[in-house]
Amino acid sequence: MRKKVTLKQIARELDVSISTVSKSLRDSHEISEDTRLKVQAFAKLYNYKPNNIALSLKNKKTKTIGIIIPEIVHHFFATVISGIEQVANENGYNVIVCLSDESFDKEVINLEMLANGSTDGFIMSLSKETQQKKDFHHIQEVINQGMPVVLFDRVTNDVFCDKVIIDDKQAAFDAVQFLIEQGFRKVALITTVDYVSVGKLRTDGYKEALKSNHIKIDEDLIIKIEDIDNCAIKIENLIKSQNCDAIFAVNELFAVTAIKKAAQNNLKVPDDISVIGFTDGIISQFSTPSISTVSQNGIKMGRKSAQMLIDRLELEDEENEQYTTEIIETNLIIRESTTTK
Amino acid sequence: MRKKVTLKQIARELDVSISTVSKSLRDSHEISEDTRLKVQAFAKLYNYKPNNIALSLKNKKTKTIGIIIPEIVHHFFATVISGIEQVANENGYNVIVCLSDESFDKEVINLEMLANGSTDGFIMSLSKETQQKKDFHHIQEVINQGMPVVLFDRVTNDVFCDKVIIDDKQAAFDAVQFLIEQGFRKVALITTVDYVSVGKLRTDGYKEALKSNHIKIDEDLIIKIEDIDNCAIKIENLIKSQNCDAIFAVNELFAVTAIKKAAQNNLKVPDDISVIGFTDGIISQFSTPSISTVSQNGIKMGRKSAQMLIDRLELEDEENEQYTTEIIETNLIIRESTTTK
DNA sequence: AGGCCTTGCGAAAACGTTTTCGTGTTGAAA
DNA sequence: TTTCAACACGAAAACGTTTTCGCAAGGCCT
Repeated sequence: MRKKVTLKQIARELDVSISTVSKSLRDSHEISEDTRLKVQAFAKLYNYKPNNIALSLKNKKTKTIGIIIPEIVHHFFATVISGIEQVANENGYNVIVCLSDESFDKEVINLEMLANGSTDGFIMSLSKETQQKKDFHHIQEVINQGMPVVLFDRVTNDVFCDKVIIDDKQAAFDAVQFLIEQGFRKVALITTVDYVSVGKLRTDGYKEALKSNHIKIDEDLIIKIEDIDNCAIKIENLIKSQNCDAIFAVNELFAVTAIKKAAQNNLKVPDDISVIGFTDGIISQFSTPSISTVSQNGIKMGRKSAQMLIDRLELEDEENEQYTTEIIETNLIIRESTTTK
Repeated sequence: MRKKVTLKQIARELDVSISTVSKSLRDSHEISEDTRLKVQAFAKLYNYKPNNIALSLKNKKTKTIGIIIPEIVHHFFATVISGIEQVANENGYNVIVCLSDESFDKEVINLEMLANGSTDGFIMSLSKETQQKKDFHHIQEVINQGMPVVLFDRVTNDVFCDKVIIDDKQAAFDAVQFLIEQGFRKVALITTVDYVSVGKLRTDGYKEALKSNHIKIDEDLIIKIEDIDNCAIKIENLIKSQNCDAIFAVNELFAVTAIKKAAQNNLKVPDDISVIGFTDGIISQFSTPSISTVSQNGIKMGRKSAQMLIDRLELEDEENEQYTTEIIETNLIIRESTTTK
């Protein structure tokens, strides 16, 4: 077992000082070519690599980004991580991932854990519980300590920092508008409870679209899912009511469940009922019929978030208090689950 | 902006030494109750938390696990990470995630990057390119440096370390055996090229099952996909040949594509053709028809990997050179894509 | 020969901890 | 009064770097 070699060991072996070794390896002109080459050769031989921890301590920079998200077994979040990782890598940063499991407490613990020197900044998406409690002191705290934070997707107005979002309301509006333009008048909505910020916004977009087309909002056509496990029942009831000719679902799961329940109740999608979902993930792409959906580009969202964070990290001192909110464009992908005129 | 407070600052404020502060906070009996309480109160007031980097440097432990996997936008890998994260968290470890993008070079770079003090050990799954090149010196290198490594799923016999796998061959055998028991004689196989270890093993299991049932292996019924992007064409050709009555696919994507192509060619699944996939992910669960599949429990795999790594880390010195390979059981989940007698 | 500049290197501080080992003071025992 | 233990605390080393500064030796110029 060949343990990693340190400057000190090299110095001792070559009978020079630690400073000389360090300088030699960094090609300092202070050191004679003789010594320099000798040290470099020795270092190469023993495969010397500087210890990151020591560097971090010295430089007060870890070159590490903390990511705190509700879950990772989720196509959208996985793509965002992927995007973050790309940009991080391009800029010599590593990413350390923590999952809040939608729990406020875990979010706090993770944040405090990583805030004690482990990372230079954070990219986060709020847990459901945090959004419900509307308690963001932990985030404000790390910001006050001078650590940049970028919030994405599930954000809040109550904390001042950079943000990356999609225009959920507009995207929902566009989707519903599309359905209406295809001639549907009884468009149902399958959404989440209101405290989930994106769910609320998409609900707003849905309502707006109806309004702007002078269609009365029928609360019976709006079902709000609290617990994902029993969504099937509620959705089936909607389908059975035979009260709608189109459905807008605020996520993939709701959309595919609607399609499934429709099939089980002898309604064909899209012939009998059109469906548009949200998030262009695996399900939408591979379901039969494939699902028309609002595509949020997770990769792009992740890349943008990482870029914003790194920009702020490298800016360093300027103390630019000008926080920006970046909006990633969405687009409506029309597939087989919708009929068109 | 209230920067994080250090021992030194507290010491200066209270006009005591750094040692006294440190000892007070760790409840040392060396310190009088007076001083101890005073220091603790002050520390609490200023929300003192020890700096992780400094601790890591001192203790030569980072309490961080490095995960290097081919990609993250992949249900199976995401679940494994989730499992790792659970156990890591329970034991006070963080996880730092790097993606190799199936590239040998990125795998090497990431590994070397993290090996310089950033992590205490690694959990990895090999990139395709690494498996193809059969070059594992980078992994052996970090092991030689004394860092434990756990390989999962895509492993190799060429490096000695702990491993966590499923019995791919047996699982494939079982799946094909099941199809044969349902009366199918022309069972096709959609697999990967041989250098992907799990693909090869599953192919072996398929062949073995045929053999043990005295069914001749028809190479025309075995298609090997190299590039995922053009898998559709090859699969469609298989379907069109009308030469098979059942298909065993070594992953979800192949399975769902087969079903899709079957539908496009007016073959009903499962009435005209039965399909079994591999990996119980989103696709299998939500596709219509839902797909019978071999379920690999990613969470369990991740948990086991993390547990093995942490056990070795905490064991510390014993230098237990007894490496073990843990096998996670799979099970066949029968859904709508297969007919049963 | 004296002064000065360049060259080449080492000592030491700094980053923030923990811990070992002194050391001075106090009180009690002899 | 002397001796010794207990008590309370501080100094310093250590982890592995980088970097500033100081210093000695040698060469050059006057």
